[in-house]
Amino acid sequence: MSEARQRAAKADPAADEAIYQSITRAIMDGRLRAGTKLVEQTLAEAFGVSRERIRKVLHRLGAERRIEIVPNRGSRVPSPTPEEIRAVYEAHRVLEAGVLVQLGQMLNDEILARLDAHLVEERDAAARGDRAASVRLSGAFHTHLVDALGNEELSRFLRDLLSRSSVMVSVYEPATQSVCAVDEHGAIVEALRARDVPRAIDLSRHHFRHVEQRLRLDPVPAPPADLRALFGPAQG
Amino acid sequence: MSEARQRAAKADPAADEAIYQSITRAIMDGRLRAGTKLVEQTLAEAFGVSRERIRKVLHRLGAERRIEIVPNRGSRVPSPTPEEIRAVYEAHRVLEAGVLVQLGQMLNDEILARLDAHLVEERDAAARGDRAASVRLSGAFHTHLVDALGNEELSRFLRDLLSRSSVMVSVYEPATQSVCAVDEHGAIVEALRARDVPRAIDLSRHHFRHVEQRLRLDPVPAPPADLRALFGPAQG
DNA sequence: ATGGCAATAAATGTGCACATTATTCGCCGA
DNA sequence: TCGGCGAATAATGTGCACATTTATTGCCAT
Repeated sequence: MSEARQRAAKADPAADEAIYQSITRAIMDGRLRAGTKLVEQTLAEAFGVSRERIRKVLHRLGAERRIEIVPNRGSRVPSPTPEEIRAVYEAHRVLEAGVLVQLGQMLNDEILARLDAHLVEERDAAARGDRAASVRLSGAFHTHLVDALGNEELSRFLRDLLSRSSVMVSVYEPATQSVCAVDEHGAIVEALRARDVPRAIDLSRHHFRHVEQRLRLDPVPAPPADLRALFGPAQG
Repeated sequence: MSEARQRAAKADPAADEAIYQSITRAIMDGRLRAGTKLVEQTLAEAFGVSRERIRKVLHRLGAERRIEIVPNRGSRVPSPTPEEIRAVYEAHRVLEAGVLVQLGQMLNDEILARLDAHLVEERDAAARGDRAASVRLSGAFHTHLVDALGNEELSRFLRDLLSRSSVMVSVYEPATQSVCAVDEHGAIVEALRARDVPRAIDLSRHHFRHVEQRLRLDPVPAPPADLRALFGPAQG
């Protein structure tokens, strides 16, 4: 029962999750631009399910702050202000500083090996000129840092932050998604390997500053999206 | 419109929020013990609203991880494992390390003054022997640290963590809620004042270790709760 | 023209009835 | 007596119809 949703006649236990994932990905990929209104009836028709099901998913997305819901006025993809963007990046920076402190305490060869392996991948993608892979791996570096702690709470928080910042990137940096310089990543790992936590933190700070500086200050207008075309039976 | 919900006949725009707050507080205050089943019909009768309204609130609470929802099997107050508890405390510790790093950068007299004022309050409550105030102020210290950064994302994350740990305290430390030693709080502020961030972080680490060590390792069984008595018309 | 205003359309919110799934209880046989 | 099995009960899940609110359109008077 992989994708046989053709009509989705009655009850599919995992349908909610599929719709949730579908909308989430559309937002994170930038296919759903900031400000896009998410009309329940339209989404229901696009996914071929009842409106109640869509409502439930939208409210979940709202509780997770992935979309904005105004009572009686519907749901939309958030249009973050520059100040909110700054706050998300700052939060990531502050979190990573704490993560580096903790990593300095519990660092071992296995963790270092995994980080090294990631850097190899990242450099390889850059060498190949594979921009898509570079973007993905560049973000994954920070995920790896947090995941190395093995703390579900922290990993989840970072994922939330990243999902928010992805929307922001689509608003303020439409053409080229930001790619962290792999050298900066490597330098952070080297500082960790030397157990020089203050230096690692300092590198991380400058690293984030670079990323932030790359953002434009004026938002780019988003063209209206066709929900049916995005989520219709042909697509996913 | 304070508490005139006597019957709550038709539609109250803020009813959802009131119910949400009511359940949230009951969990955080420990009146709803870990493992308690939250039956929709029962809650609906207790609050005097329809079951749909309760469902919506429960799903919101579930999305925020304040309760556990298993499909087709209902909702309950989480019963965290020792491992999950450890993760929450560790997350708080890691976050606070990052916060201290950032505070070391943006510290000013106003922030220091606010922290000093809080320490005065805290010492005062301890001197009075006001245990309730001590518990509250002791937790508030850490909230103040994060709030000093003025970052909504970080403040929200800490609030989430604290709301989770409150449940844990009720499971693993029933009688005496943990009170941070005010001396330890004061020492952290002093380290900050001296711009000695590594020392502040170290103090924070040991501080959390003390708190964690105070937790019992074996959970305390929770008596079943009467939802109608807790949320009935007489109460809130 | 234009600004306000009313009628219409569209979208969201809600209660209810019924379906589906879990749990409990009682029965029967070994 | 105990273990399994099935009916009865209880709780959750879902679609639908209708209410309420908001947005849009068209009209009229100035």
